[in-house]
Amino acid sequence: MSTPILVLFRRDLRLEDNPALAEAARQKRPVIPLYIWAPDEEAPWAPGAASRWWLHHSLTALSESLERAGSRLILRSGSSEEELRKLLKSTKADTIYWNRLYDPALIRRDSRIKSALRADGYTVKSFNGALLNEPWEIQNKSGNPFQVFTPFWKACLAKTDPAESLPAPRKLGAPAKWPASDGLKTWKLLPTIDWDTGFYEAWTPGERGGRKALDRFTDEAMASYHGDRDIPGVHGTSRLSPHLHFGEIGPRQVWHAVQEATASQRVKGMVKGAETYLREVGWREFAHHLLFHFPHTPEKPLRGEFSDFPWRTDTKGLKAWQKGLTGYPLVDAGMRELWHTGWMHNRVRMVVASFLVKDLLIPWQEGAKWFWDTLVDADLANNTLGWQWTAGCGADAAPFFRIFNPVLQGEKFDPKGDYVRKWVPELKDVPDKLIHKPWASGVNLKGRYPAPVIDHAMARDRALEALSQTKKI
DNA sequence: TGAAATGTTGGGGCG
DNA sequence: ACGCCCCAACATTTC
Repeated sequence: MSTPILVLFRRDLRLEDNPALAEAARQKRPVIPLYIWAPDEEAPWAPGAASRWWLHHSLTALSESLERAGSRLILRSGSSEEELRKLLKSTKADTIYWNRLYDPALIRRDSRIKSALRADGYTVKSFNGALLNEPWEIQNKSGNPFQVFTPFWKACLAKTDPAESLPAPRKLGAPAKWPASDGLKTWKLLPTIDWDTGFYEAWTPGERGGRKALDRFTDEAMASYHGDRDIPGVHGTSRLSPHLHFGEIGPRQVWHAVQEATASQRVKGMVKGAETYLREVGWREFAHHLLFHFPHTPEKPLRGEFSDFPWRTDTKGLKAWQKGLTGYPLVDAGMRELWHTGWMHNRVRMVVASFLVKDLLIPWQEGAKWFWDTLVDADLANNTLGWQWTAGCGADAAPFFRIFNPVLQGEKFDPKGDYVRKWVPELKDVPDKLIHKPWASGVNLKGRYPAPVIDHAMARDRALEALSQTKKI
């Protein structure tokens, strides 16, 4: 009997369009699907609490799909290299496949393992399962990475369309004897106190859940995506981000599903919606490429002049922001949606981020850390790009002087207060017209909802003053 | 993928 | 009828 192939799953928790798995299946050799829990190797960006919740359920789903294909998912924890070596030995495997990751610490780890095992005579091959284009494949005319989104995306679109999705292997060869596996529960990925009830209502982790979300989006939301995506009270976005982060669905599958929907559903708005949505997938690509080329950006601003920006230390302000008790309804609604569901609407992410960075003058890294722990879609590339974009210190970033007014943003994108009332029920008696400035409504909220922690007009002037000082230095 | 300040225009009230 | 002022509506500039 031929020797088995180890297929190492990481953030590619799917059977369909999984290049590493497809290549293993093609060879008609026994396949040993494997997941190694090694959070220390991702430090300081090991999965946060919300991500661990998702991972637990996604691994459960993956294990079940593998069983339907006559296989299993072997779970191990500890050092990746040690566990791989143990398994190579005990299973007599000589080959390992995986799909590439792009976080700086993981690139270092994976290259080290790859060269060490190859030096010992093993076959180690990695594949692209996570991106439409590899970061080194897209560059500007002078051979450098793009730092502005629009030309980056144009260069991507000029390339040939992404390859067709690979079908899920229907049957996987099993080894004569399965190696030992950890019990998933022993990893204690789920919270011990039950703050996660809202998560179960909001999400179905796993490949099937991802496919369902994609189908719902192309069939029900894409035609009106261009306008609806900015309205947090409407289910107008795809909500695919956690599925994409864990690789329960890949960008090639999304690309083709969007193209097929556009071709088959001749509805008004479909083409515009498709174009706008794929642009967002493009931002995800852009974020990954930037992280690859500028690996210091999770910690440090891309633009050096921001390294001495006069940030404040404001423990009380940070706490109020985290708890959704700033007194600005849209900000608080967003932060509570995040806490209850592990997700926040993108329009609101921009508003809460602007509030933390510009109104409170708290370093964007503090916001990035909180999002990292609380988001089910926490992704180092996207999180880094998003926060540096808001702070104005990143690639193609919003200028620092572009300061969101939380009241105006609310009036513009949540005019009736549907979203705010859902997450801030204390405000139910405030009339629509004043829902975003309840302090002016005359409704007595004493002891129920806080007054604004800071006056926005004053905060805006202060932020602009801080910026002018930075420029002088 | 802003907001506020400042500038311009034009309609209408009114002496 | 005419000039003047007010101010909304819109455009441009600035942060």
